[in-house]
Amino acid sequence: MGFSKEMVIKAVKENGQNEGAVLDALLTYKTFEESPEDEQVLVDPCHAELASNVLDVYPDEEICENEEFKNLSTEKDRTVSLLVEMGYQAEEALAAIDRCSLDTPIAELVEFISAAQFAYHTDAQLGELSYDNKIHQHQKVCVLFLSELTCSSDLRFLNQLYTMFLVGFPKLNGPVYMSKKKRKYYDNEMQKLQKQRKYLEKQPMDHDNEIVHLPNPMVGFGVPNQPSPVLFQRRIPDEAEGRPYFYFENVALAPKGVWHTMSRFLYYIDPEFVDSKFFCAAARKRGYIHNLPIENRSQLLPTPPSTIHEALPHTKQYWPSWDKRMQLNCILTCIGSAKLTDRIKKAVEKSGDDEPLPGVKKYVIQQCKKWNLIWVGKNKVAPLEPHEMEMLMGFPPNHTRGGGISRTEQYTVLGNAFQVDTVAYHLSVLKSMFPDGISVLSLFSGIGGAEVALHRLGIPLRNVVSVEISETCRKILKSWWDETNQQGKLIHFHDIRMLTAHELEKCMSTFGGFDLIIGGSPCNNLAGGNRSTRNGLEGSKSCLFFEYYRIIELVRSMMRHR
DNA sequence: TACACGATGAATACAACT
DNA sequence: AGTTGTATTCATCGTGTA
Repeated sequence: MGFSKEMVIKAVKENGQNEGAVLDALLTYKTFEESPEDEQVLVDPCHAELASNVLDVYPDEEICENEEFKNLSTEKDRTVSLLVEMGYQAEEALAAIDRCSLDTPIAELVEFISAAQFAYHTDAQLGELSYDNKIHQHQKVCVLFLSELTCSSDLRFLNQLYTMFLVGFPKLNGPVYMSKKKRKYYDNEMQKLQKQRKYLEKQPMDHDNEIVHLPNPMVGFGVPNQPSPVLFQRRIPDEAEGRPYFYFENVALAPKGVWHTMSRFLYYIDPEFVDSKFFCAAARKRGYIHNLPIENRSQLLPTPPSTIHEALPHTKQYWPSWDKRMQLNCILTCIGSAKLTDRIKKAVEKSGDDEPLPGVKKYVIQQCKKWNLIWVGKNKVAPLEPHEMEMLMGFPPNHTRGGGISRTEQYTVLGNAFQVDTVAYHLSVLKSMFPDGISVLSLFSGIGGAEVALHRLGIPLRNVVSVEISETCRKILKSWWDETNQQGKLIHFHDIRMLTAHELEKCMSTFGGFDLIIGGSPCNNLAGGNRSTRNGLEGSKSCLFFEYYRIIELVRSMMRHR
């Protein structure tokens, strides 16, 4: 069929014996190979790989010693001329430097320009739309590209592109970078990709390979006091092995295909699905993708109460015998209203001291389960209090209190948090590995579930770089940090989308790299409770998963070559 | 202005059944 | 193997009120 031997070998290596995937990969290579020579630097699948290799040897420093550049007046001029030398226009180079700052490594500037060019092009294709709408369309296009390509170097390049869309390239407001020749080339590329997409959409999908099955019971690789599950071989590819360890979390009951995609991005590691009802008195079905060892885990002590009665003893005296609940449902971000509890009270009181009619009982139980209501008085139900949620989730008392936080916001941040005991069980294996403490990169930190878990395990927190967009959450974590008298350093970043490789490099050079990357990406567009925008990884919040992926890939590749 | 409330179902898994 | 019924779910939005 005209493919070169090297290509076929590469494709088989990356896709195994799956003929369809191999063919797809070959077609993709072919697409790129046919690019005109002088444009290759822009969309060549090897380009991203090249860039990351270059990054490893710090080319800008190396080249700085070259005589040719010493005569140039400023560092900026030097960088610009270097980029021009590489085939970029001076305007592009200047815009990139202005946007990224001058001391950004050359490889990152190159990636920025490449992504900006492609982004600009797709932007032109979308025509007249509102800014927000455009950004969202770009994200969609990117997700589609990303989910079609399986070659890892393609993924790296497109990931950079994706970042560009997220960051909002049109704000550049720069000149039109593309020459007519380039524009034509991009049009051509776009058409090919769209054709490929349509072709793939028509193909009958091999759904069996795409479905990630949830274990029943949901005990992951094992939980305390439960029979061990039958374990299939747990395979962690070499490139995902070892330090820095990573730990990713999200809702287990995401739309179909989402976990398969997330697993594909995170080195094809099988997710570990665990229900926190095996750790505390409330359910919480979550999936975790991590490369931690799973032997010799240990529980957090003291073990928390496992039933409603033990966890909330004051409810015992009011709990009717016909409410058979032993554990609570998942703690969400919204609570039942006062009027609802009122209606329930009236309905139950109608029957006096007798048991309510079956119809009433059914209604009450249904509402109690739906809204996680507990019995706090005679015939009286109420939603959980924030401090009760904190306790159930494994946080210290009043963790989310103070700092001018509203009650509603307390519920929101608690509903988004880790169940500390569950996460700590998985992280417990780190204790013997890092007896002197660990350096943590905490993404989407929220109220600091990861930090609390590590602290309660007795693992000293040497350095914590926390990325969290909500100011209230950052305040909560900071005040916990101060209250628990932490000796290490806590550094906050605001927006993960703005976190550059350069900033990470700076952190890592002072900390000696990271030991653990931990976090759960936003689930807003994955969660079952979302009626309006449950649109999967394309959603405006949940698409930040790809940022999580970007950071992991970045940190790990930087640390591999330190 | 900030906060609390109430209306807004569908997607998914699974047990039980034909 | 297909069908039916049951249970659960890290939510968003506009609106009224203090």
